[in-house]
Amino acid sequence: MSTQKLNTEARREQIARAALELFTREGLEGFSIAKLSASVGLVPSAIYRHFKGKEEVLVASLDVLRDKLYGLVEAARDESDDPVDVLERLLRKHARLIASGKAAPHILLSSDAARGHAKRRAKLHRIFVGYMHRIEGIAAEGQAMGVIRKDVGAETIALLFAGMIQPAALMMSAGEKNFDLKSHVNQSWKLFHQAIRQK
Amino acid sequence: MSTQKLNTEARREQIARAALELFTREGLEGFSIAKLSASVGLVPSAIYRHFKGKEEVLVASLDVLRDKLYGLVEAARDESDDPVDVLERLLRKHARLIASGKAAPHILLSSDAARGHAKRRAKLHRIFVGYMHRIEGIAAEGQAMGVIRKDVGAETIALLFAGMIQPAALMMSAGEKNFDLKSHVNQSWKLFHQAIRQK
DNA sequence: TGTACATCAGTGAACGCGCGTTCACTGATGTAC
DNA sequence: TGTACATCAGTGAACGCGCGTTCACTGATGTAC
Repeated sequence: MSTQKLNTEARREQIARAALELFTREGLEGFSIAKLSASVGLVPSAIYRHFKGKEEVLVASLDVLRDKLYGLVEAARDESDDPVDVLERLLRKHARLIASGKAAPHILLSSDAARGHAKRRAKLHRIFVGYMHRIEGIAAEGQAMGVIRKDVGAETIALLFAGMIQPAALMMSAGEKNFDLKSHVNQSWKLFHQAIRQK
Repeated sequence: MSTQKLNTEARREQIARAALELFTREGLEGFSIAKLSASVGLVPSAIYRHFKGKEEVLVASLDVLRDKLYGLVEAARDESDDPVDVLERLLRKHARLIASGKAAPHILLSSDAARGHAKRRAKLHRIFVGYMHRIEGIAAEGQAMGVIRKDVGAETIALLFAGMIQPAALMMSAGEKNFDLKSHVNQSWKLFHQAIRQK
């Protein structure tokens, strides 16, 4: 194997991204240093040049996930001033990310991400809560502006928003071949939109 | 360890139930023959008196899950003739089962259940689809009776129904101490109900 | 009812395997002169 | 610009460990007489 050398900063980044992809695809159970190193064209022991161990790789992959995830929210907010519109854009960005298979935010909501070492769990929890707060924030703005109903908590709206995506994400990852993600998103949004709008 | 002997039929049942509980609590990653056997007061090798191997235990635990899950639907249907009411009852039964921690149907929707041997995957898939079809069936009845709106597919309604529960189930299993499941269910149902009802 | 025997659930030692990790090494890359 | 050297990313053999699984055994349970 004639692998080109990279400085450790670039490798760390590359490995963390590959780790997220592997974790997304195979879950915690199927995640191994052997598979990870192979996916970046290295030998298993080479990983230890850049990380202390498996756990540190997993933690680093969460940073990548966080950036992608919060990046979606920021991008959606940049594109519109109407909170309802922002939510719709965020939903569609989510769907696109899931479809790409590179990093499915739904692993945040999946139970196998919630187990494991305390530090990683805590980090994951922070990311999840931070994400939920951002959605809550959008919802609360909508309520303040009078475009989203006020008789249901912003937290509930955020959870239901997450709930729109997660079963769909599972259908995709379960390899449901004839599942039409796009049409599911369209219909879910229609339902969700009418459920939350101020009448 | 002075373990009382049981006939293999009774043990199989006991082991399968314990397996589901263990799987629900620890996921596929944390599921081991050692932990399983300990939870029923046996030595690891004793499991092999009743099952060919780990895989067969997992498959058997899915039978238990299926029975519990479909049992909820039947119970809900028995209690009411109004489809909307049936859905609400089903949601609350779900929540209760999740809260019990004995068998969380949400593992069906969790990604680590979706990986593994082909036969188990296929079985899980059948259970999931069967469950979704049952919910779809209830929704379709409601549409036919004119109590649920007809301009959104019954399949979408079923997925959104699942989406009400799953993020909540994660909050519970992530050990979100001050998460109020009951109030989440109440608020989610209010939203969902108003979203689907025929106006 | 009591004894002799067959059955079979449970035991514990032993195995092979895959995995995460360590470590002495190699040899390419970049720097000092 | 060219040579000598230090650095450090990548290698491959070896390890210890936990896990799923096997197997010869033990001894309690239930049955035949």
